[in-house]
Amino acid sequence: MPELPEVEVVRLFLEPYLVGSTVTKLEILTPKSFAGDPGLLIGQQITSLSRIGKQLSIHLNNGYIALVHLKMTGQLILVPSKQERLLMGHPTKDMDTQILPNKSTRLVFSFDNGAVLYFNDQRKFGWIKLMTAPEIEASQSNLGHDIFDPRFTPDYVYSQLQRSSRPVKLVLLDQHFFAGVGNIYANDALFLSRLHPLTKSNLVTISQSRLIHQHLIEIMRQSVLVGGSTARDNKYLRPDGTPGQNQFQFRVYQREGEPCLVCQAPLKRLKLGGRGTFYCPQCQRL
DNA sequence: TGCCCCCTGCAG
DNA sequence: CTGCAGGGGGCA
Repeated sequence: MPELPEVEVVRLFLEPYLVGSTVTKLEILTPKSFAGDPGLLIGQQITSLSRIGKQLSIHLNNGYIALVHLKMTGQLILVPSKQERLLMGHPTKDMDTQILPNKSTRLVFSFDNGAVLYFNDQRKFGWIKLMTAPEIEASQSNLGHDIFDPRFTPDYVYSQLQRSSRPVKLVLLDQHFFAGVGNIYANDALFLSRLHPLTKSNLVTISQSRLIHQHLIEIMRQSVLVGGSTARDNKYLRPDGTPGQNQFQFRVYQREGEPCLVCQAPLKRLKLGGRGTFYCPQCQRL
């Protein structure tokens, strides 16, 4: 999925529905999608939702936290009670056409307010793990700063990029350096910063670091505003089952052969770290 | 620092 | 049929 903006959209959407409600039931349809003792979940009230990078934390009253990682194809779809839908102005017509659970449904959470939360994941890479706060802290201690974290500054970008001589795109994607950047936003941020994806990370200058910083924040903020990116396969959906709208803003991602928005040159694609990498051969030079 | 793997399904 | 997919952990 889901990169930082998509997970943030999910968090913002779920927050008002889930905070204050109590988990009454958990159905585990695919065991590998869930880790921990479900007994620690049942009867617990949700106190808050937080996010670091692409990981969503659902905090429970008893101190435990359900840590969610959607990986490539994970979805959290919420079907609120009818009453709640009216209250929140939820688009009921879209919801009624959803057939849930479906083939990809791995976990089903029920709540005392009548809401049902579906964890769908076609490829079974994603998971939800029940953990304690110290366990989460330990597991997230090696993450870089989140792009929306105030500590994510131009200086931080520069100092992190200095630490590696690998291609800058690989470093942007490495969660140990920056938390939340995935393939879509790495490609587009490099394009906007006019940096070739293969540029050695430690050769990126201070002023180029500032551009990367600015553009990452900007395109991610903009994406959140329009509900995130639902690319070709429609694997990412908002929790109400509707697609996001950011895919119409892609600058280079998945646009191989199409004209550069700046210079009209046909965009190119190469493979880096096994991932598709899109760039303008004119605007982004080595 | 690369490569393989975890899975499923779709486009070419 | 092969290749590809928004992620990332483990291994040499």
